[in-house]
Amino acid sequence: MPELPEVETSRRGIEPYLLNKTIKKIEIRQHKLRWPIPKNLPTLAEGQKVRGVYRRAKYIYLKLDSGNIIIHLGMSGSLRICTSKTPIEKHDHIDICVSNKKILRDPRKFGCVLWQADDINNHKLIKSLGPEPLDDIFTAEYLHTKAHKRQCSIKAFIMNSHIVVGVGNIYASEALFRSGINPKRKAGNISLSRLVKLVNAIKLTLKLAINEGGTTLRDFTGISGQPGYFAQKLLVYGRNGEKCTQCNETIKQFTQQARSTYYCTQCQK
DNA sequence: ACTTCGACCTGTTGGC
DNA sequence: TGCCAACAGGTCGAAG
Repeated sequence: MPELPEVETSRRGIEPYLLNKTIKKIEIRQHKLRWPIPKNLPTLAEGQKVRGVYRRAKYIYLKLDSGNIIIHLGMSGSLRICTSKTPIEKHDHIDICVSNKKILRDPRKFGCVLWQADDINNHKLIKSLGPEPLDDIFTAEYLHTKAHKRQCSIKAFIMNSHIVVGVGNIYASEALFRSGINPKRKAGNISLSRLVKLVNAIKLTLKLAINEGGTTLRDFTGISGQPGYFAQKLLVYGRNGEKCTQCNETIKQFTQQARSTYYCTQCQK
């Protein structure tokens, strides 16, 4: 489900409820997510103050004095703020309780909740990640160097978290459309000037989506259950058979790396 | 070193 | 209306 804008929307949503608050209790109903939630997480975290609510790639982490709680929402996860009266539903796997409760809900269990005792960047899942797309170090020159002689498609390339993080299936199609690049084109076969357009398109698309509270296709919601409004502004994703907003050509869909890609054959070369 | 692909799990959708 | 296959926002890790 969530790509970077949806994760950032979730982070911004929970931050005011958790920052500088003491974790009173952690209640785990379902340990079996993508990786098991550590059995001793309550012992490690209860009684500590939340010093920061951060995001790295699609991971949210809560910085405590003795370590970090790392949360990934997987494909279908969401976080919400609840009170003690909020009914617990089927896929509400873990509560992190301060004065209110924060609940991780994750129907498909592709997400995870983990503990990292020291610097978050030492964590196995995080240390090999590429740069943040909205960071200044993510440039066309960087992409150009990384793409040298790469045979994979440009879409697979920008979705590879070792190259750049946070670009998922929706925003990959959107950014490639905005930069006029055919998703099938080989990554190593794109000029620097076109990569300049691509990098700008990735940054712009993600920023616009964050401003809209993310994209709700079927079930993404912010912490209060509200949808994101960027779905209304998608230019190609999910629009196969419809007209291109720029040239009136019909938007096409095809499968790439077992994921749906949407593009305009006229605008993207 | 790079690329592809299966696996994880549940809910929803669309075609017959 | 009902059933069942196909598909869904992620990404690791094995295999080629």
